[in-house]
Order: sequence, then C-alpha cells, then structure tokens
Amino acid sequence: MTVQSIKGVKDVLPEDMPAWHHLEATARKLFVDYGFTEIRVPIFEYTELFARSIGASTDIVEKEMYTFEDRDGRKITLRPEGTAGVVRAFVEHKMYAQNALTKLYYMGPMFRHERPQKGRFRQFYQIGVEALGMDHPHVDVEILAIVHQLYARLGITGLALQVNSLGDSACRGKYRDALKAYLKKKLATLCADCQRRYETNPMRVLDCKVDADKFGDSPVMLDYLCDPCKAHFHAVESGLRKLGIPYEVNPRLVRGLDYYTRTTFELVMGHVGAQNTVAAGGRYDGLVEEIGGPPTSGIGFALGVERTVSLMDADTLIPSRPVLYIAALGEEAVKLSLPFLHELRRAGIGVDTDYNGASLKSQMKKADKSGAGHTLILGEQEIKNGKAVLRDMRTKEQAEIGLGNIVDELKKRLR
RNA sequence: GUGGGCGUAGCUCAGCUGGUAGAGCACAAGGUUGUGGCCCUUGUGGCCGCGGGUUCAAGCCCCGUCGCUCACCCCA
Repeated sequence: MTVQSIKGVKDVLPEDMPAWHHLEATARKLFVDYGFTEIRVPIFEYTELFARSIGASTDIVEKEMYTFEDRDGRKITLRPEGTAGVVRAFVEHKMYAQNALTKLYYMGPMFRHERPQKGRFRQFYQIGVEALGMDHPHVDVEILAIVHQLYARLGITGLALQVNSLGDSACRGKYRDALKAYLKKKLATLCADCQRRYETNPMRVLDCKVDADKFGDSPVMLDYLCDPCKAHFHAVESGLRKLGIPYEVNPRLVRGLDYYTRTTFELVMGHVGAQNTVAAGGRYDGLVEEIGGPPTSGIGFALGVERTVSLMDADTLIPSRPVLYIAALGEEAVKLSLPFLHELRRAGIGVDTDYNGASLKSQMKKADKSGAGHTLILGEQEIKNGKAVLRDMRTKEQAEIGLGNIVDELKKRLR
C-alpha cells in the first residue's frame, strides 16, 4: 500500500491555483480598499485559547479539535478557526493601545476533525477579517459591505445575505428562558436530536431541518432585544439599506461558537450540497476581555475558500505561464539549449522545456500545454546551419534566428 | 459518532446468468500534413483496493477490512 494523504485533507493541485490566486488577490485588494492590513498568526495555539474563546461546550471544542501534547507536555491545538488567534495576538501585542479601531485580515488553513463531505474537509482554508475596538453599528455595516463587495467582485451571484441579532449578556438570557419554556411544551413531538439540543443548545433547535415547520410561533430573539441591542440592530439595517446592500433578516440564524453577540450573519448559496454557508461572521463584544485584554468590542467574518472557489468560473481565469517554450529536437539540441535557458531566465524572461529531445510533434503538444506564446525550435538541421526557428504560437508566424546572438535577439523579440 | 453509494490502465468508464481484462482520452514511435494540432497505424501501461471464503473456475457470489464519496450531525 502506498502512503496516502490524511483523511479529509486535500492537495490543492496546480490546475486549481488560478482560482485560488484570483480569490486571494481579489480579497487582498478589497481589504486594503477598506483599510485592513494582514496579520499572520500561528496555526497552533495552546488548547486553552480555543476552549475559552469558542466555548467549552461547543461541538468544535468537545469533539472536533486536533489536540495533542507537545514534547514539553503542553496541550496544543491546531486552530479550528481564525478569530481566537487573531484576538490573542491583538491582546498580546497591546494593539488596543495604538488605535481606536484595529482592522486585520488573515488567510490560511484551519483544522477540524469532522467526517468529510462535499464542501467540508479536515484541513480547510479560510479568509477572514476582524475589526476590533469599536461597537459603532457602521462597523457592522462595513463588514457586511466587504462581504457583499467581495462576492460582487468575484462575479458570484445567487447568494443570500442573512442577518440576525443574538443580543448581548443583558438580554440573551431572558430569551433563552422564554425559548426553553416554549420548547418544553413541544418537547415530546421533537426529533431525537432536538430533544438533546434542548438541553445543550436550545437556540439551535430553531434551525433544525426536520422540525423546521413547527416553530412558526416560537419566541424570536429580535423581540427580546434590550434597548441598546435593538437600536444597534436597527442602525445596522438602515445602514445596509442606505448602501443598497440586499439582505434578509433570518430570526432563526444562530451561531455554533459561543463568543458571538448582537449582529450575526451568513452568506448562503442554494444547491451546492449540504454545506451551503459560504461565509459567516458576527459581533463578539466580550471576546477580547475573555482572553485577558481590556473590554473591547469586535466583529469579523470568515469565508470558506474551497466553498467560494467552487462557485467561481475557473474557465475565465488565465494561469501565468512562461513566454517561451524551447522544443529541442535530439540530444545535441538539448545540450545547446542549456545556456539559452539560463540566460533568458536570468534576464527575467520565462522559459520552459522538458529536456527529452522528443519529436517535434510531441514537443509542440507540450508547448501548447505550457501556454507559452512562442516556441523556439532547435532542430538538428537548423543547428547545422547555425540557426533556430522562433514560432509565434498564435499567429503561427515563424522567423529564423542566428544562433550567434540568439539570447539578445530573443530578449528583443519577446519583450 | 450514524447511515447510503462506489473502489477495474495516469484520467473517465464498460465488462452479459461466474469461463482467465476492454474502450475513449492521455503518453510514446511512425505515416500523412509546407514543422505539431485533424486523420491513420503501432506501442507502453492492470496483484480488477486488500485479506479470506464458496467453486473445476471469481473483476463478477459471500464475509471481513481499508479507502473514496454523499447525507445526518456540525459548520466556513
């Protein structure tokens, strides 16, 4: 048996890279347009960080983290999401002391031990942003605008932006009690999962797919918001309307991580499999303090790279390729090509070849595949005459070039 | 953690009620073509996922196992 990759862990192959690069480049440009700067944080942290931020009783922490002891006996976890590490860095480097509002973005792999399926992997990539330091509703609007803009720039349509408010410590408890009282009456009629969730995470019962139609008259968080939370939510909504960002309020939208407060949102796509949330995020006003920093509000989102890439039209993306392919026919020509390759590359001209000296027929196929705009044909016959042939792959025009000053000549012609 | 589907050439797959393995694409050589792309000929390439069982005989049937995949769950 040959060694394989770990279950649920994918290679991102060369043919996928144009889409990945395009997504990353589009995101970077957009984040800069909105005043964010990149931060790179470790892909592993002390386990305690995630237990404290994500919530000890969440599924992620209870059964999905890659946790192990390092050689010093410390408990280490491969990051299951990006926010905790960024917030830890924010606190550790006392960024709160530098600006009233700190805006960071990140991209990289995350790890969760889940059963793999369409759009869900054990190592997966996220791109995310965090805005720390202000609880002004315009910050929420800005975050939602980024999400909207990013997918617009990527040319992806058919997405729905769903928004909700989860309230804060002042009002969420009250709602939770009201919801449990409501659910208790129906408990016997609910599916087994929901009966379990009633205890562990009652708010999750509301987005159960089996029982979805039973909760039309359930209490809704939005009705229980305290005055400040209500005002905040209304301000976010009016901001979205003012900017013309389409959204819908989904009162049943909840989050799987404990740190979320107030504004919560998801960008969902229909009919791409069960894992149809493409991006999601929300406000987390208590998180910085939880991690040991001063009381600081925050809001952010993360998008799933694989899920987003699957929605992109990869055919429209052109990979970057060398400008010249050298078709060296025969061993003599292969030998001769070595210094040409070196000199051209040294001059910053991309050149490729495959050194096997095979027939012109097969070499031209490779030249096509390489995507190079020109091919330099080094045939036995031409070499004898001190020449090579430069072929423009698009116009099929050919020109003979003397071997004496071939590098300079190519540099000139390939500019 | 729980279910369903599927494992045959590098890729996509065919393979009849069990009879000793096939196609297309790709790759390589040649022919044709004004020096490739179309077309034609030829060639390389398979412990039919792995292990056991039934049988004169297993890619096919049975059991186990590993892997992939989709869904539940959960989430980006």
